[in-house]
Amino acid sequence: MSDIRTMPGHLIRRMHQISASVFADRMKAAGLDMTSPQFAALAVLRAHPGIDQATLAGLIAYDRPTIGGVVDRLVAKNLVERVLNPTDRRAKMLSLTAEGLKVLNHLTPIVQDLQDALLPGLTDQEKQDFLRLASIVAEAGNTLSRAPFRDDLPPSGQ
Amino acid sequence: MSDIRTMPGHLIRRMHQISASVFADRMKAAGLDMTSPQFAALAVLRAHPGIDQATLAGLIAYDRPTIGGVVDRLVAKNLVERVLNPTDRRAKMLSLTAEGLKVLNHLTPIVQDLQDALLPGLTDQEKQDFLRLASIVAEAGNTLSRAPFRDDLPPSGQ
DNA sequence: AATTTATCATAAGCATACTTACTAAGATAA
DNA sequence: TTATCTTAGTAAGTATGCTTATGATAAATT
Repeated sequence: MSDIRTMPGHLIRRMHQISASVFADRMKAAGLDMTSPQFAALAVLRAHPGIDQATLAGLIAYDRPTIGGVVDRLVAKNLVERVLNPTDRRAKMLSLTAEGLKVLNHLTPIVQDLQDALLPGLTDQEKQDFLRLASIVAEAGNTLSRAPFRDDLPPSGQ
Repeated sequence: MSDIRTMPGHLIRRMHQISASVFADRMKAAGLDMTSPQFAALAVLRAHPGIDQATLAGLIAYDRPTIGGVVDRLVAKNLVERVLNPTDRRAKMLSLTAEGLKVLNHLTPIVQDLQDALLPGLTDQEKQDFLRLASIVAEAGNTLSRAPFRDDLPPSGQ
């Protein structure tokens, strides 16, 4: 009854370990130095260039200190540019560099491909079912998490 | 199509964030200083007293450096005892202290209770379905993860 | 018996994730 | 306009998780 292995928290952690591992393997196989949080940040910045860090954090459900570190590393790899917003001097506007866009374009089909490997053992129908249930949990639990998803984009955000 | 929010990896990470957050909230509400990895370690040590760190790591699917840190913190809180194995002087035998057992006994019903809150928004039937699918993924993906589950207990392990 | 191989724990370093707290700056209200 | 409140980013500290490497020891092989 108190078997850890049947508990939702443990199973979720295991799935998280597995998907992170599969992602890392595929990136390594492709010769790329990229984590899934970094990929998520790049993808969101392509769709919403110019947003600040807090908005980016909300769009991928990270807290601000964490996204700060992710952006630091992307800037260090010259994939993202971070410039002060002249209108609001607290904020820093983020955008992809030319190289960031190139890397993201190269990355996108690879990440697309590996999605299927993140849910091993399931049939296509079961994968669909899983994604439906997971979406419900993610939405219903959104405000329970420390870093809820938020999409309050500025007026310019598409 | 490249929307992060529909991707399995992102949804799994969100569920992990949510379950960790719910766990932390419940622990805080109970006035306890306890994380879910620490609870998992305590629970396994109750069932398998005397195992070494590598075996504990296998039973809850952590790598050895990570479990080392978790055990460090449990030892610092005087919940776990770590003594050199005289038969194999590389290994350190782990067991609960009296206080560790007391804390675990206090903890167990609380953790039992919060399980239901880890999958918000799902009906009971959907929770069952989710757990079935998650178990398949965890098992099928076991060897894909960096720290697979392993239950090769020593001969004395129950 | 001597050598090789494997295993246990740990060290060092990196990348998420979190907490709390702080500064700077914008927004609001008195 | 001044005081208050809020927000953006970051610093500092903690806890998971991982990689690679190392010393100590045990097991397996020659």
